[in-house]
Amino acid sequence: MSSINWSSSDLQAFAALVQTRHFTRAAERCHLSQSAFSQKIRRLESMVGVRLFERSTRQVSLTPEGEQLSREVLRIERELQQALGQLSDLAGLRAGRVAVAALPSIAAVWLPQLLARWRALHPQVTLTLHDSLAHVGLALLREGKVDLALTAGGDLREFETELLRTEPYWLVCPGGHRLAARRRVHWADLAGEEVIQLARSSSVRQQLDRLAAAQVLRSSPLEVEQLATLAALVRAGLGVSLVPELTLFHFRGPGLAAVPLAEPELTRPLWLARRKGQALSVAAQAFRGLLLEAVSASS
Amino acid sequence: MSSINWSSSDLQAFAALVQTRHFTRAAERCHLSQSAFSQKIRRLESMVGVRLFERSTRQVSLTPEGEQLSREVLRIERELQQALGQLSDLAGLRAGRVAVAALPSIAAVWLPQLLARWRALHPQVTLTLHDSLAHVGLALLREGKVDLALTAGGDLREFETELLRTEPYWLVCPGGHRLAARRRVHWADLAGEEVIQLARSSSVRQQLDRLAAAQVLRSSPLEVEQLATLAALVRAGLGVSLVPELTLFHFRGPGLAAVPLAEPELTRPLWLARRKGQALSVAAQAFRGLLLEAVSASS
DNA sequence: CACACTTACGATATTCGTAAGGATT
DNA sequence: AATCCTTACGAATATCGTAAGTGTG
Repeated sequence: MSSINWSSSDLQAFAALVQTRHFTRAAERCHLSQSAFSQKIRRLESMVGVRLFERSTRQVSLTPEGEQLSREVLRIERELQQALGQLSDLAGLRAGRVAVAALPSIAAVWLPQLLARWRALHPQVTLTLHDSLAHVGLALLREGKVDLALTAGGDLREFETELLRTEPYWLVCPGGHRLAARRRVHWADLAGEEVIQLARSSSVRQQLDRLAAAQVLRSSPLEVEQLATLAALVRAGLGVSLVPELTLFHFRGPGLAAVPLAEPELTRPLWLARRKGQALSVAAQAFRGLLLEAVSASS
Repeated sequence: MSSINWSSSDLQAFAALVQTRHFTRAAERCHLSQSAFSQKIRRLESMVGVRLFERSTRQVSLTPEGEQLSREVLRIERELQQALGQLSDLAGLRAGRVAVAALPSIAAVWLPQLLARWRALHPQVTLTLHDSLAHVGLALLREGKVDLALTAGGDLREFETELLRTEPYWLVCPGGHRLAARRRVHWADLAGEEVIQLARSSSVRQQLDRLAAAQVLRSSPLEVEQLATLAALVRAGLGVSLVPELTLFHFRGPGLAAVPLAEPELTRPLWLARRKGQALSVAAQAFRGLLLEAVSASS
């Protein structure tokens, strides 16, 4: 089981000599003195235990054993060099892929410009985005289908997390509502208001339900899944709603107003989650860096 | 184009760490101090430009890049080690093949015991024998189908040759012939004898034709190809013949006699021929060694 | 504090280049 | 004589092991 100890430079020297059949020129190609090159070949030969080249003064030729080796080695050396080169590409962000899951609100507000910047910086690294509800995104993360998940609230104990920021909630109401012109509202202001809720599966609803203060609110019998629907209902005067800041873009148009909720206990934490005990790829680290930078710049 | 300079020990260290996920144990497996091993991994990482292992105090795990490399490298390293090992086998005569062409007479007299010895010495090296007439054997050599050719006379200028020995010619005649009991015969003794010749393509005939002295002989109209036929004709009293020593085994039986021809100018040179400018394989060299040994022992 | 990886540093082994040697055309 | 590979030997480099350092459970 005496395994032979060769180095890549040995194999390159061998390959160079196979191609040139000339020690001096092969040595030049390897950036070595002709003498050092000669020694290298000699060492390689003594390692494998057989003469690989026939040196008849004016002619360098392969022995049968040398030919056999050349057939194998040239291919293998190329493969290995390629594998290592590919790795350098990954490390240098000249290749690779990152997959990210993000809540629709985050995907819509933060990611567009982030994706554009990513494209500009690392055009050869594929960035895949899954805009899914919290539980779907976390499932993707759990299965390793994505490197990172951008999510809000929920049970994240099985993951490693970083708090990106917390965002306040806003009251959304019809444009002519009595609170529409206020600069901010408190719980007390909401007494008697009919609040349209999102479906129980949404992260927003789950957080509101946990809040004792929310009990003072009068819940509307309406429950919707899509924020666009919610906006339409509010605009039609069927009630008001409480939504996190990042979703406000749904409530811009005419006939609607949004007022910040001045209650410190109702904020939504936005997390960057990754798998525990699993290092990020270089590309994923780069994405995270860009994300943190963007978040800190926007606050 | 900065190609990375790694060595087999680097790759083995990497493989060991992938398998054990434990520096100390992997170092032992590589017969290295734990410190040297750590440096080795660090060097490898800095060469490819990316962290390959995640060392979290009590846990060694692969980074995504490390995993990618492990998939490729373990396979490639094995292939290369195998190619080099195979070469060692060839060098150590634990594998390989030799092909030899030999004239039928040589094949019949010298080679049987030589083949037996070869089997005993190098059972794992396949030895192929082609017993063919001179021109066929040389064609095989020219095409590289055989490593060596054992032949006699002929035009060998295109090959590299070694003279193994020269063998005398013998007169073969019927048992009751007037020369049958002689200890040796000269050209003069053959005057008036009818000499049965071999076909013009045989190396024996070609040599006899070149010999001026042979002109004194009376040629029989009979021309045969097979020595066995010749023996039968001589036994039947249809003439005598001149044959090289190595073919005498055809003329042993009753009713036949053989007498050495005491003419120094009529001997047959036996050559070992190989291709010019083409080194012999280790196995072929070994065969040549064995052959020379056997030849010098038999003379 | 015991285990496991990293760092420091002197010792050893490899590999390199210059220069001389030898062989062939 | 010119070309080309090998050998000799001191210098530079790389690698190793011992021992001390660091960090975590």
